[in-house]
Amino acid sequence: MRKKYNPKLIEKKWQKVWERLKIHQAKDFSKKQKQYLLIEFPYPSGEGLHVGHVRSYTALDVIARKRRMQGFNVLYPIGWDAFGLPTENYAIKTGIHPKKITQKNIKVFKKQLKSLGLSFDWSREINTADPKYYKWTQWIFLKLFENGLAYQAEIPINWCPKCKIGLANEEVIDGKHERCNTEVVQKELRQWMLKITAYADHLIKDLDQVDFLEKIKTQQINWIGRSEGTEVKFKIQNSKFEISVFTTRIDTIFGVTALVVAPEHEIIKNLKSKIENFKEVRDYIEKSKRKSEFERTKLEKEKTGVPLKGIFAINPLNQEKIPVWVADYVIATYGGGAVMVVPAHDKRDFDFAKRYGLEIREVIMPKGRYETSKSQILEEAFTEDGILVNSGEFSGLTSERAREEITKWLEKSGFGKRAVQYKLRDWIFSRQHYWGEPIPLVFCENCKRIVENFKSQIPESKLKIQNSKFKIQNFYFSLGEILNPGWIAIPEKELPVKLPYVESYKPSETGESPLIKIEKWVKTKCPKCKSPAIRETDTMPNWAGSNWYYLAYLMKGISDFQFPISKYKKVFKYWMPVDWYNGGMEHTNLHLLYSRFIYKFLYDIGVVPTKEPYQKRTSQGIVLGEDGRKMSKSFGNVVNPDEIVKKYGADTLRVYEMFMGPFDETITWSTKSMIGCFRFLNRVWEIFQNKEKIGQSTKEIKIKLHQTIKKVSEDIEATKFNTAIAALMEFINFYSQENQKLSKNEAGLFLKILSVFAPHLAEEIYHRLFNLNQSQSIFLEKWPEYDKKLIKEEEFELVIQINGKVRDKIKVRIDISEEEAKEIAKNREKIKKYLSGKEIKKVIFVPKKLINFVTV
RNA sequence: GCCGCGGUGGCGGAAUGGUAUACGCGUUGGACUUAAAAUCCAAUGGAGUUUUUACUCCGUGUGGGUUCGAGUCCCACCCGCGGCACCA
Repeated sequence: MRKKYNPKLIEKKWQKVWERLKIHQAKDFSKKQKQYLLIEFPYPSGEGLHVGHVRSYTALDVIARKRRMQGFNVLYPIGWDAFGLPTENYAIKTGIHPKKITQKNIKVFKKQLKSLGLSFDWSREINTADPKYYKWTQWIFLKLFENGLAYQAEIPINWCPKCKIGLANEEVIDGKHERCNTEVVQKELRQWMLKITAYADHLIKDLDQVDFLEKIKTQQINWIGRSEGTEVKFKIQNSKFEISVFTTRIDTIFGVTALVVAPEHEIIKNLKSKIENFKEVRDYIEKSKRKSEFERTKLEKEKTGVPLKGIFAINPLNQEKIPVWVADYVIATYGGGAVMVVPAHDKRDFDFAKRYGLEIREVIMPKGRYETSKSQILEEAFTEDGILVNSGEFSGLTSERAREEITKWLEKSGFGKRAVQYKLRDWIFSRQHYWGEPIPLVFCENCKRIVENFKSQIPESKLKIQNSKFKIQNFYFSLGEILNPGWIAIPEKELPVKLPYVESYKPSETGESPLIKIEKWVKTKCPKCKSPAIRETDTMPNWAGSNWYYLAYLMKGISDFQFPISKYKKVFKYWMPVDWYNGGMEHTNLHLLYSRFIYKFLYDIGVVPTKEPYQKRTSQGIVLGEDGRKMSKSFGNVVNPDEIVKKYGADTLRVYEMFMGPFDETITWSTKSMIGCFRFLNRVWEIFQNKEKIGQSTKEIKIKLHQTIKKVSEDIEATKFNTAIAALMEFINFYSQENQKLSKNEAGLFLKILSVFAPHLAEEIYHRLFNLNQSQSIFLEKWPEYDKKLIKEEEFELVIQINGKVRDKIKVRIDISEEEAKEIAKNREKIKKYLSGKEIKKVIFVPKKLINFVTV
């Protein structure tokens, strides 16, 4: 009696068998070739698993299953990125402890993931909010601190007034906090910063060594935003001060008709007494401070500014006296917070000059016009390269030459130098929140005094050497402790600094972390000098734990996160780098860059064996709701994977997610289309239940089978999962035809290539076909190789064209010569008709493809 | 504004410069059924010629170009998506 395909009856069963057989567990130091596959571990939100997760995880599950069958020692791990704001917000709302919420959410996620038959190695499950785990997150911070890469700054930061939290640039989208959509304002706060900018060049350069999607590389490069140019010093008339300006167009320096500084620029304070209109200037600065970053950038067209009356800068090239302005379109944190205004050759400067009546002086001419040497009044800025005019001794040079020459001149005369600027800023690493890793530092007044008394004796140069130690009064201070006087690291053996229990998770109104309210925890002893000290109450951002989690999976396999780090060097060496990392495009500028930075640092201090953590990076496209909008509770268009699994089975969901469209493109969910995949699996089930379909196979179907093996194998490697599935469907369509049979072994080959997409179904049929017992599995079999000889075809359909238009087709031998093809083609009735009375001017013959007669 | 990607049937999408629309969905017709669902079979880009067998023309965002031949290459433009955005 045949039974209908019922995924419910088979999926749970095989999941248990696989777990018992431990076929998904990786073996450290196995002699097999290693293959480390990684997906972005989920944040266990209350929303549960999203079909977007499924797309990413299934894709690498396909790879993982295929690699195991190809004989690799595969590591495909999973864990939880458990710290995060939504959990904390939910805790505030409900009064339930974030830890409990997280545990509950993890349980749901785990059940959902397991129901999909994903071949994760659950024995290495990790959780970033586990003290054993975040002990190491803290350790990495301490290493950065020790090496002078963590520092404190009182800086204007993006501040979300609703969440009462400082934000990284990366968390601000369109001037709004990405999580809660509240308009962000500027606020000065003491923050821990990480010097990611020290790695800017490496982060660009080492992209050469890795295999990332091209668009990911470009996006990272643009984000880092390196530009080469010249730094020029403009002396202030009758003053010891000078303004340093960065420009990529030093060739235009003879066209400078003003300098503009950012409102935060120190020159304003320094020259306060000399600025004749100081009140006006102060008012302008106050006003621009009140504007949010959003307003400042939104009102792009309306550039405002105020002159610093009585202040003049001297152009070092021609000694010209030029006015100085303050304007909030100049960014304080880039290029020294000052720009030279060249209205004739920069669009923004042109607008600014028009508005305030500054002189527009042409110093670069387009080549064509230079030759006719006609000067003309500029209607708009000419921003391209050209030939220099009105530029003293540099007139007549090309822009490119002039940049070289003028920079040389400046270097010689001490007025400037070659310089590189980055858009990338240092990473704000403090959060004023509860649900994160405590920053493992204390503040000690006594140590502060000791360090400050001593600091002046240390030569500048020594403060730049990473990992330096300084002995003062029998205490050793690390570079970080010298650079940040009073801040003392918690020793490694005292880690982790555990998150204490709190009653209220609400941030204080001042913006400080809720931890500040726990006096018992805050007040402590300095681990160095044993004087009273205060703990840092800021916690780390949610990216901290995800910076290194791919190493945590490896540590988990060795020992349960015990110190010291030397325990793990061997296992890092075996597994790293990650061979293939798949995740969302939205993490390209944040997580991907941050984790590369941290990994590079770990490489520099000798912890990890390679410069880059990820050898290959791909991205899946977003899955939109059925209505074409982003899936969201508020639109009511969320597809719940549980319901799909319940109704159609995990295999259908998996196959559909791979089939729905090109893997890296955004795609709209369609339940109707998904049913097509369900039908396909049903057809597979039915056909393999039919004993009459097993038998002597024809050459035709053998060829088709091996072509399918080839196509599926190749398409998987190219992440063209959609066409791989199409090929599987085509094969089944062919096999469904009357008189088509397969031998048992051939049927097995098909099941193997299907098994990576629909593991449960394939396993079930495979077992029935070969009468296997439960210690055997299709996944312990070898991935099929296609038969090269077999798929060499003997015949092909010759296309006959007249002037490039298809007029006839005929089957011929594969090795037919041009002459033979010509004869055959010419004698076809249809072709005769077209050729009669016409002269053949040319014949084009493409072997295995076509013949084309040209008559015109 | 800058950078990147894309525009193909009613829909999702296939196509190393060589048969455009594979595969799937939908639709229509048929088989099975008391009926429906499910399943199976067939047709399915548009317009036209023809009693039929058949045949012709037009078709990959728009306009040009290169080529025996262009969805694919080149130029210009339009539209959509993603990222960055006063970065000097």
